[in-house]
Amino acid sequence: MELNSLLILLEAAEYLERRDREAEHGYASVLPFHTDYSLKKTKAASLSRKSQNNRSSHNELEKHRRAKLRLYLEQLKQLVPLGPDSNRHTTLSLLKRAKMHIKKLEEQDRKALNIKEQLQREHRYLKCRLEQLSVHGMERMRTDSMGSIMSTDSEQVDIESMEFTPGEMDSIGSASDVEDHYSLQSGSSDGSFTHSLRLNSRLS
DNA sequence: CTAGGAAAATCTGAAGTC
DNA sequence: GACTTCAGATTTTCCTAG
Repeated sequence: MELNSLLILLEAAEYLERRDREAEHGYASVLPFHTDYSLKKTKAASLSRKSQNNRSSHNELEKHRRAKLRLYLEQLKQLVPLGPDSNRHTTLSLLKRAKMHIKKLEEQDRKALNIKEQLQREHRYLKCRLEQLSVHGMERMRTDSMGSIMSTDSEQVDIESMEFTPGEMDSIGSASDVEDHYSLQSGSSDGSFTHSLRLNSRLS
């Protein structure tokens, strides 16, 4: 940049600064330049004013951006458990805690999904077992001595109080439930078990 | 009370995006 | 070219040890 235009810019900047200062104190604005100054100087002053405007509007936008960031951080603060001393946190510590919290939630989600799948398998198995027991009961009714009167109540199966032995377990289950069957058995170390017991132990 | 450090806020130019 | 985002430098604010 030419030395001359540099000086002009400098003078223009000084003028703007002086004007701002005077405006602050309520003074009337003074003329910036001597009247015999060329048009070049006026142009430089307006250019400088323009860049000053650009800069201050840019500053304002930046302030707005930072305010938005602060707002988001506040919203994040509401979502992340910060403990009793929630006021004594820095931006960095808040972000670190948020990261930890997300990991914890992901882990919880994964565990819940595992339990859900296990329960679905168990549900399929028990449903199948119920069907087989019903069929078995019907066959017994047919082969039983003629003339004996069967009450309709005898066909109802009390699943809640029922206990299954490994022998029984082996003899049941459709092909598609073989895997389920083994996964259910694997939870038991003694000879028999009840499904409610297994449920309790899983949830504890 | 104050020096000093940490964190936040601000300013600014550069670079990226549309 | 206008607008946005980023990052470095500087300033302000707040806290604490001495």
